Amino acid sequence: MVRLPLTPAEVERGRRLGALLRRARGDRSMLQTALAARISPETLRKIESGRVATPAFTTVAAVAAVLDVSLDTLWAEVDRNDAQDAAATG
Amino acid sequence: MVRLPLTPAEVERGRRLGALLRRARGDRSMLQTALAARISPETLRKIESGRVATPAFTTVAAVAAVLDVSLDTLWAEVDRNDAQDAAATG
DNA sequence: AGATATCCCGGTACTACTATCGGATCCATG
DNA sequence: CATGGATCCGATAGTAGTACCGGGATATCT
Repeated sequence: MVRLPLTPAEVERGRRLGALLRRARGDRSMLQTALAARISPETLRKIESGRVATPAFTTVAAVAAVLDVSLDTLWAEVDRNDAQDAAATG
Repeated sequence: MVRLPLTPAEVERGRRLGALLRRARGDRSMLQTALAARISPETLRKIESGRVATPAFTTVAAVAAVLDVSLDTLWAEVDRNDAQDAAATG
């Protein structure tokens, strides 16, 4: 094996990450946000919809900066929920 | 074009990101850090050496969490230096 | 010298991310 | 119904990240 496929947990984290960013965007348009973050609107949409589970650090950081979201808070939310899921599952 | 090659600026950011993580690791071993972050030692080494310019958000977050490094601070350092370079260049 | 531990490197494999294109839906407006 | 803005979707293309393998360099201890 060389590059393990995304685990269900990774996919779940991706969805939560996207949902958090989407919520943080509020009423700002995807286009404006993407342009401000210097990424493609399609990429932002895929991240928000969870279709991209593990986006690049720079991509997330750029979007978070535009939306005034703390990366630490963002990861804490994603990881906290993930830990809860793991605890609930096992 | 479908996936733009890494720009020199991206590569530079990657090197600084790796250098910051490497400094934060201090005297902890790469192996222990990688295991704690649930990633491959090879991946950690490539990130620290800057050979991987834009690692996944989850990967960086996991390493930063193990090393007690703030993602916001980390990105601020990388982005601040990048802005300085851009200002110095252009 | 032999054994161990850590780090470094090139090669390789293959999934995942980023981005463009074309088309579709929904909503508000005229 | 026609127009325009915003979002959503599938298909497509190509670079980049993640991981395993084999080998090598350095330092410490016996």
